[in-house]
Amino acid sequence: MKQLLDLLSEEVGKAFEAAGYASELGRVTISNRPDLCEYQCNGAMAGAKQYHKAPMIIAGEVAEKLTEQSVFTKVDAAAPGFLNLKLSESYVKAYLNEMRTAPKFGYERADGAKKIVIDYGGPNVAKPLHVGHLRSAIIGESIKRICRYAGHEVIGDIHMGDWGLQMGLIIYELSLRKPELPYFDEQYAGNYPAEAPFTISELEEIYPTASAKSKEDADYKEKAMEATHKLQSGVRGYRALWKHIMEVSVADLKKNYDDLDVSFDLWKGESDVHELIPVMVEEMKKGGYAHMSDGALVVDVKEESDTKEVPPCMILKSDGSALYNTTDLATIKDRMENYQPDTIIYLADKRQDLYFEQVFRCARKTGLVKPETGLVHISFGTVNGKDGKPFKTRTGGVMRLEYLIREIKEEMFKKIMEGHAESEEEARATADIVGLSAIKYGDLSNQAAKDYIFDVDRFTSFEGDTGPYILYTIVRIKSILTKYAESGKQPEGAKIGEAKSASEKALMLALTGFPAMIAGAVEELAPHRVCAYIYDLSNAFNRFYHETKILTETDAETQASWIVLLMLTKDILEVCIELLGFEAPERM
RNA sequence: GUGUUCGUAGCUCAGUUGGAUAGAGCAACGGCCUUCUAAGCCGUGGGUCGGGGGUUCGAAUCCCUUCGAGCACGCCA
Repeated sequence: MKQLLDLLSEEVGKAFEAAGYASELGRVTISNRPDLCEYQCNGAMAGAKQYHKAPMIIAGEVAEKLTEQSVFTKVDAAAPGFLNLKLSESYVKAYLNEMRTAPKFGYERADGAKKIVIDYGGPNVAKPLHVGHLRSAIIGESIKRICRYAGHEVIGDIHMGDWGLQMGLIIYELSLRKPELPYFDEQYAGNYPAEAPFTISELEEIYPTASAKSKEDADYKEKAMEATHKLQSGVRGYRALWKHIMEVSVADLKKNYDDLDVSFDLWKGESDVHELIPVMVEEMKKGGYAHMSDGALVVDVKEESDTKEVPPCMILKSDGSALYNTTDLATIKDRMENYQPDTIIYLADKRQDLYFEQVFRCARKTGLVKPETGLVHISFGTVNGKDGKPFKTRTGGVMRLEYLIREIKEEMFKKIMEGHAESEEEARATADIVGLSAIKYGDLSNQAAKDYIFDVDRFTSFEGDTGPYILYTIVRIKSILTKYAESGKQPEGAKIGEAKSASEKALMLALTGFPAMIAGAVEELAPHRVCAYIYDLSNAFNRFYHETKILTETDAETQASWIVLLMLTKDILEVCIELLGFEAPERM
């Protein structure tokens, strides 16, 4: 089904044509002066130069043609050449009734279905998740859902950092602490214990300790690098230890991501492409792309049009070992061979802009991907505290994601208990749902590329433009629908009627914007468009709600049409929050 | 130094790709609950869109310049 703005543009375009002008000038947009009109067209001004005519004259001529049909109830030409339009109630009503029964409320994908791999720029194992990991998880999850809604096939890969120096650091530190373990005995030929020799808490303490030591002690760092090398070259005990680290970490990661309602189709990591690296390196050498520079193997990725210095993409360090670039490139090779994606989307913060530019260029230059394969970096800003600096705990440490989420849910629980009397158990469940919406909406309503301030007080206050406000709106609708059903009535066969008030029409017009909004969100991979839309829609609903008493309405037909309107509003809101990655409770 | 992102109300953010009087939320102040959830609704105050120039019928948006902030710039990830 066509988008409303396209239909209106066609109408106005015909009028332009009838008046002797190009129909492209008839593009209609939502009015930025709601006091004057609902929709506007600025084409008369755009065409003034081309036709050497005053814009007001053109607007007047077009307005005259437009009044001859029934789509608009009001067409005004306003100085210096705006066309101000009001849509007829019957047209809006008909459009909404069609939307109501159309698949996806009338949204249709512009081009073909694609296969998309989303790389969540995964967390390093053995390190607790912190606020920094929130964004890639939340934004990635939403983009995944948005793309799936559009009908694309999406494969989400957490893509853990599980093969670099951090593994060597942990192993070496362990060898100092527990040298008696069989993993460090090279003569040991028996089976290794099934149980990991550490807990997740220990692991999370070991890594930062080892990392700090390696920065101060060159000898320590060398030993850690040696351990990394041993692991990568397949030393049996080290591999066994690595497996333990992975098991313990992955279990913990799963728990954390489950709490956020974020899931992955693939739990791959850097280690998975280890075997592919020699092959890839050989191909790059053979193809003449890679050459030695300062002892390292690099691929030049400079381009003529560059205004900046773009350093070469390093494939192997001077000691011959792989690095981040290497595994990322090998992962692209792996994905192209095993999944044949049309597009790979990476979530990583904006500090890595240049890095991805290099990797993408290198992948294209060396033919790892097809020319038409899309490589997209969703570059997001950092999460800051109230002081505008990177988010820290009150004592200045790194805030663990787990604690942060718990804090917000706890705060939410208190608020719910203060409010409506419910059982503690239900309040707990509601707090989890509402708290999650506060966190996710708080993040997604900002433009991804910008930094944002994670303000726990603001997020838990749930007034205004927040997740809880959206949920509250849905809960209000659900409550009415439930009571209506309990009264034994049914809206079967009922249709949305013509708007009887300004607030009802405003709500209806807001609903008509759904297909265009989804198209924009898919095109730009922008969850914040969904947020902006449901905030407007919720406002429109709450105004309508405030002045319309639905359950006490005596005219059954009017009442039924409102119920259907509410059902559509609720359905659309629920689809939207689903796309953002949260859900609404029954009560709150 | 080079590049890059950004600068909008006291605070946090929008701004439909160049349109009319720049919008929300929070905070402040004032109204609205015997009536579908007041986590709501209505209203008031608050702005040289960092500064300066330019492009044009028209600029928060495009160009130049300047000030300020963040970030990145080959062997970390």
